[in-house]
Amino acid sequence: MPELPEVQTTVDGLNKKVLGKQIVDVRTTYNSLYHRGKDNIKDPKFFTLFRKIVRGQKIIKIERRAKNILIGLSNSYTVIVHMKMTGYFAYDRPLTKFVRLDFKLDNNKHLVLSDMRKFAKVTLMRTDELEKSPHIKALGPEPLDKNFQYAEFKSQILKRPSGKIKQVLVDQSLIAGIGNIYSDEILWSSGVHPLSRTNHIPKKKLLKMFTAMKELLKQGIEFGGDSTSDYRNIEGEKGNFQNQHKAYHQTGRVCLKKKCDGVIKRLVVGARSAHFCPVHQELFADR
DNA sequence: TGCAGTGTTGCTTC
DNA sequence: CGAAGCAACACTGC
Repeated sequence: MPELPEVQTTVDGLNKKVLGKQIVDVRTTYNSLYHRGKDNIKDPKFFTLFRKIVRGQKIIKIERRAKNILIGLSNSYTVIVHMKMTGYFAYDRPLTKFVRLDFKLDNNKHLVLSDMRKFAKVTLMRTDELEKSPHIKALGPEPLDKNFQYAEFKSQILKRPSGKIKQVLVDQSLIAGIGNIYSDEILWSSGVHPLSRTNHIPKKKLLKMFTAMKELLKQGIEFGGDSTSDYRNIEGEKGNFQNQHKAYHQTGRVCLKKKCDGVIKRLVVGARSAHFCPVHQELFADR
């Protein structure tokens, strides 16, 4: 699942390989996946327009916002790609049956989007209207931003005072870029039970969560992302963060925390699974 | 073999 | 307003 570190790894790779290249042509095998930027409607005819606008343009900027990849074009349009569950970009790699979108570049190489489950979303916006885009404007602050410090973390978290911390951490409107994997790891590392209510979590623990969040997201990037599922970097290689998991997908394993003899359990919280150690991850809530 | 599990986001409903 | 449930989708694993 591409979360912040996986998307960042992709963006770093794209900046190395395709920045400055011209898009000579674009093809797709998606049927009706393209969404108009503004009204967010599935529109099979959108690809015709997409191709017309994208063809012949130079890639002048590539950046990340939350889990979105923003590809800035020389004609002041920006392609917004959300890879969702199973999407990843591949540059100059053999075609597979899951390639849904194919950019041919002026060096005769191809940049493609592989997306097994077809959840990925591709949108086009005028670059000067990006911030107004519904995909972008509802997003919370970037957790790795230097200006994002503890006070803001705390105030964002406490916007959901009775919320379960597991769900609050993955809420993109509060903090952008954290998903199921990194939220499980943040809670394991800081010793907080996923069902804890945010307003019951003591300051000391909140501070630990803040530090763990910064550290684990940076680690994710250092390890080249997480390839528990389909994620690959643009050269087709797996990341390594999946080998660092202490909680995520570790159900039944003995807890790796020193002197802790807990066994990792799995719980469904807000329609997704939370993995945690019932011994050292403290529950802060009423009752 | 068949069907539950996998999870991100946005839409609908309450 | 927020919380919860579901759809979108296709493959894996039991």
